[in-house]
Formats: sequence, C-alpha cells, structure tokens
Amino acid sequence: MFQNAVKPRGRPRSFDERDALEKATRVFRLKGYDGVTVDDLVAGMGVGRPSLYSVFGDKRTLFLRVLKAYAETKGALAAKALFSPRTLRDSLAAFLRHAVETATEEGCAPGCLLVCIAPLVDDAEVRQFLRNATDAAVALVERRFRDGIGAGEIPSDFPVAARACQVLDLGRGLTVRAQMGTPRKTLVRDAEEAAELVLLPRRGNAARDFPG
Amino acid sequence: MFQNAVKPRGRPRSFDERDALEKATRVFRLKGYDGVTVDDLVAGMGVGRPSLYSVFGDKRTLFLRVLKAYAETKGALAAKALFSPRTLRDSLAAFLRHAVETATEEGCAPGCLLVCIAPLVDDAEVRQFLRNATDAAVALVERRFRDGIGAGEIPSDFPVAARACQVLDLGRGLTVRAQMGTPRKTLVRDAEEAAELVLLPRRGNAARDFPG
DNA sequence: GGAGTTTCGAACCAAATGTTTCAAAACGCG
DNA sequence: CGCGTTTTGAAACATTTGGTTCGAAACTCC
Repeated sequence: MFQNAVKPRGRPRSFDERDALEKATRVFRLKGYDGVTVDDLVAGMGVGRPSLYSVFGDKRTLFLRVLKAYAETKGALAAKALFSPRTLRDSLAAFLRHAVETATEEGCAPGCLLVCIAPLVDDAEVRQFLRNATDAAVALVERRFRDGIGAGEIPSDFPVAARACQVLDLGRGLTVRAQMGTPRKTLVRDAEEAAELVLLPRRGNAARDFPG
Repeated sequence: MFQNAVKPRGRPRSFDERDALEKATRVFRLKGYDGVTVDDLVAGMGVGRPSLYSVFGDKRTLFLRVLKAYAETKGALAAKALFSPRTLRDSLAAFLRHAVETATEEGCAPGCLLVCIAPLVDDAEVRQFLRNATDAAVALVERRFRDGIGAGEIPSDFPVAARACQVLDLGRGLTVRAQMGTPRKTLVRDAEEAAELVLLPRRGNAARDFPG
C-alpha cells in the first residue's frame, strides 16, 4: 500500500514500532500496570530507555497506546467472530471461545488487558476509554442478536439488551478464571455452555417455535 | 465471651488488630497489590511502620492475612444469602445482589479483592488460595441448587454443575463492571436478571412443571 | 516508685524506580 | 568525505520504596 517510501534522515531505528507495542502488551498483561517497571519494558520491548521515552512517551502514555491498539484488534476479532456467516448460537460460541482463547494464549500471560488489567488503573482517561469500549462491545452483541431476530432464529421479543449484557458478563467471568489459571479446555467447554444459556427462551414464551 | 483477661506486660498497642486489618483491606482494594506502598498502608491503617512489620510481617504476608479474612467473611455472607429460607430464585438473586453491593460499597473502593485484585498477584500461595476459594464457592451454589431439586423448585435433571459455574461467572462479570464504575443500580438490576437466567429450563424440558 | 517489658515515632538506609542527559554511532545528502 | 540529523547505549539524576534501627514512651509487676 503506502510504503511511505521517504526514508528518514538520521540513524535508523533498531526496532519496529508495532512489534515493540505488541511486546509491551505482553509485558503489561504479564505484570499489570503498577507491577511493570520501565526496566521490564526496556527488557521486554527490545527498545532502549531513551528511545522508549522519545517514541512512546512515559509509562502512562505507552499504556494508553497499548490499550487502544489491544482494544482495536480485539474488537475487530470479536466482530469477525460474531458476524461471520454462522448460526446465532455458533456466533456467540465463537465470540466467547475467542475470548477464552486470547485469555489463555501460551507464552502470553493469562487474562485480558481490558478485563483484568485496565480496570485497576487509576486514571481518568483509561476509565473513559474502558467505558466506551464496553459500550461498544454490548452494542456489537446486541446487533448480532437483532440480526438473529431478523433471521428468525429468536423471537422478536427476545430480551436483546439484557442478554447482550449477560454475554459480556459471562465472558468477563471466563476471562477472570483464565487469569486465575483455569485450563483452556475447561473454559472452552464453559464458553459453549454459556452460549447456550443466553439463548434460552424466556419463561412463558412459545419456545417450540425457535429451536435455536 | 472470652475476654482474654490476661493483660500483656508492656506498653499497650495503640491500634486494634482487626480494625487495622479491615483498613488494610480497604487500602488493597483501592490500589491493588503492586500499587500499594508501605506508606499507603501506614497511613491507611493507623499503624506505625515498625509496628506494621512486627505485627503483620511484610507486605506479602499482610496481604495474605487480609485476603484470608476477606474471603472468610465474604464466604459466610454468601452462604447466608444462599441458605436463608427463601425460594431458589431469591437465594440466587440475594447471592448476586450481595456480590454487587459489597463491590459497590461507598467509601470503599469498587471491585472485589478475590475477583479483581488477588488474581493479579504473582504468588503461588495466593493462587492456591484463590483456587480453593472459588472451588468452595461453586460447591456452595451447587448445594443450593441441589436443595432446590429436593424442594421441587427445579427438575432433578437440572444441570447443577454448569449453572453453578455460570452463576459465579456472572457474578464475576458484575464485579468487574463494578470496578469499572458501573453504578450500583444498574448492577443490582442485572443481578436480578442473571438470577432469572440461570434458572431457565434447558431446551426440551417440560418447563411447565417448574414455574420457578 | 523503680525495674522490666513492649510499643511507638522519627529518623535512617540501601535498593529500586521513573526520567533525563550526553557523547558516540549510524544513517542521508551534497 | 564531511555535515546535519536522528537514534542509541551508558551513565547520571532525583525520588520513591521496602525495610530497619534506636531512643523515648507507656504500661505491668514487684
């Protein structure tokens, strides 16, 4: 695409910015925010201290960049899981499965930056970002539910808002358990069961029409 | 009861040990584990530095004591919420409501030591303790479900294990949201809805017999 | 009241931490 | 090659942190 072919003038950088950000993500996931020292970042990112400060700013700024990049890719993957052509049930299962898979990646630390790390950071901007991110997440799941209504997979009076919220809560629960060391296999099974749970018809509904 | 009337010999302590532990709990909940400095503890507990070290040991030891005390009282209150004479639905609602209420206490920091703070602590003993605590929690909820089966509130083939796990996961989700600043009112409503969700009959069941 | 015992408050110490400085290195351009 | 530009590595800086020391204070027992 845009190779941005214009070469910079001075000494070339010895690291790739995206790669360094990914490594920083790993460091923050592994040690939390307060638990991370600049030395940890220098060692984990392969970037010298002065370069770190000049390119990424201080620890807080770096964390914000990491958080935003993380949320962006995670959001994209979540949308992909939800809106690939699947049944509603499979979409939700894929969504939750993706959550536990990223939360139990090998080599990386268990857990999730958005669920386990960022909420602990005492910073107004981080909090605001988290609010927006979670709002966007429930909106995404709600949309998938509404698509399911359009496709006749669930009744039109399905409690979309409540169930979307519950999907997210169940995902948070699975993620916290991932962080506590629960094995991936268990969590994947529970993700499938969670997907089934949130699709159950309300009491008093004619469930027979929607074998989901 | 036991006044433990034997007075100690030297200068009396200027603080109450239990009270200091409670205050320490608040400090850890507010700032996490890595985010807490000894100065924070000294200021928050009303205990001088040397006394802190001599009475409670170092930061790690103190955190373990705090965590165990916290889990004990929380477990007791959870059991009380679950096993007071109520319908199964009300028991589960009370259980989850209690979770969000302690997670949104005023004056205290939002969140929960067991869900939001402790899982981040990189310590083998903490991890082991968390495992045991969560196992005990699901066992408690499972027992309540089985009581519900005995009382005819849910069918005998109710998926007790899976639903107990989901109750806990939903509670974790609510707790994480509490930590992110979601208002108590919202969470209480969602707790009620969660209690309803986990009681829905499985697909293919004769739901009519169990109007919950 | 005095001896013995325990705790308290302030100061102290070494190690770690966040951040910056600076000269040398690695490049493009003329 | 020499010049300007940018990055790098090592060191330096001030501050914070976890942990200790020590004399004075507050108590019990005799």
